[in-house]
Amino acid sequence: MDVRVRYAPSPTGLQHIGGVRTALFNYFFARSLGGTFILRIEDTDRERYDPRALQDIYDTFGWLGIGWDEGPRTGGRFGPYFQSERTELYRQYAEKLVESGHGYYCFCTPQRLEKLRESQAARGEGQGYDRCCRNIPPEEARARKERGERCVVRLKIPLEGSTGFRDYLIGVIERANTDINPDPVLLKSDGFPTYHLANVVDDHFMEITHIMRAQEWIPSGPLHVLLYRAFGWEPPEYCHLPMVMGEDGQKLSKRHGSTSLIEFRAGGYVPEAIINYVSLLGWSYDDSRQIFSKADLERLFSLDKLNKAAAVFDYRKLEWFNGVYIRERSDEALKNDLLPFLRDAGLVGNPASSREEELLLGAAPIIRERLRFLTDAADMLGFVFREPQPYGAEELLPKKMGAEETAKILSAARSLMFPAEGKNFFDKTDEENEAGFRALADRLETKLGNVLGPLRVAVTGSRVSPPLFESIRLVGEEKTLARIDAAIKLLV
RNA sequence: GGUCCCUUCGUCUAGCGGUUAGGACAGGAGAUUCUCAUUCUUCAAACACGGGUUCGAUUCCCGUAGGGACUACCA
Repeated sequence: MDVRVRYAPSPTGLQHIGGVRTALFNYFFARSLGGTFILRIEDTDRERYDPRALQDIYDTFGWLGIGWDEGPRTGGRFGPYFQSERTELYRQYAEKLVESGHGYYCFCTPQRLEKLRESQAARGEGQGYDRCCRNIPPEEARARKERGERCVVRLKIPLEGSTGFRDYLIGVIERANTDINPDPVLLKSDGFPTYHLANVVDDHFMEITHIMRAQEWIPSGPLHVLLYRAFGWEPPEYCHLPMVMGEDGQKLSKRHGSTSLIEFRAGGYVPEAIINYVSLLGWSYDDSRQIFSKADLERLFSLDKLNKAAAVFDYRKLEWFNGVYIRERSDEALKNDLLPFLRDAGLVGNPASSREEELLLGAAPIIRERLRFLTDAADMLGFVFREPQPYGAEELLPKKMGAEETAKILSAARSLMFPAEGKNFFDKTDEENEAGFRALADRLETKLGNVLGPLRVAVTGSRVSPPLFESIRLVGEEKTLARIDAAIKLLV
């Protein structure tokens, strides 16, 4: 049987880690088995619908490089893939349930329901609908509905017995029917279906074979099974994925930090790191492997390596993955990744000039292993694209060294780098330059660091910088000279 | 409150009756190095608790405790 799985987000908010993890697992599961991955938009909540959230779904998965075989834009045999375009289907099937006696019209107003909840809470009773309309004779209910009375369709949950289903990970999960939400609404009074109805109907007609979703959905499992049965359909296989938590053990949310993918993107994370890290939340391959490309996961993912327990999202490990994948970038790729961030920082124009691109390409190898985030580059490369940040004279001084002595060192370094005749710094190799500086340090009876330190501050404006010689080449002869002179001037 | 789910280093995890309980991130120490970083070496760090079952339990069963999810005309 052909495996068919889906990711079914509702466009009410930004795509976040939890949702993306679910999407990824479904996607990898399908890919590993040669199955079909479907994207379905569950836009049945008209109150909370947000078109930006829909765009965000496209942006997020576009950025991650995760495509769907069927769904919006790509189409497919089972469309439409927007639930808002399938309302007639849901209405029909809700109606069928009423006809078959599995469902009924409920005329209770939101106000009555609200009052009911209040009194239940006051008495400390369990909450839930009191099934008031369940006993209205069907003919009477139909007549009221036809007279135009506003109503919803509810599912008749059996009053006794229990309903269970088998979860791939957890095993058999069973609930007494009396513990299931008493007669949940299937069709809202606005004619739109609720999640339960739309989900079951679509999964059936889209021929979904496996449902992989977060464990927070476990409680509604029996309800869905009851629905399948009421329709006379066979439920798919279930696999409830472990939850993703914040540091405090609560469901991961905004207050734990960035959770939406758009934030990670803006924060300088690369998609490979997100994919790799998130895939290891509740899944593992063996006892040691950490690094997985998307292609690896498409091949290696399997359900039997899933973990049952919830996983805490660790930003620091993600950070490490981010560094790993940044270091894997070619100069050219890194340059392209960095460009938008440098543009936002105002270091390069929009669009960047070819000179700016050339500089960035040259800078790529010297900052690559220093970046934890793409956003770090702006701070590291400021001195290449503009004058260094102003610094105080004391920044130039090596430990236990005065201004006069430091000025002498800088002057000596200047002479070494730009001799009156012969090859200058830019004509020599790094090895030759280093040898020269070492000899100079010896001559001045000091450490190499005490020569390069002040020079570093002079050229880059900071005691911490990319490798000095390469940095100097990026800055160029004219500016290097000027910056050294400015530093000496600051000292005397 | 009720129902359901979960429980190996701080975190992610390996383990599927007999292991010095392994790896990764983070942390400590050291080496390399022109700063920072990278890299390498190394150290510390866990089977929630109590009962069973068994020759033997981290592993199987049952409790306890702790944590979580759900309990809408939201998904």
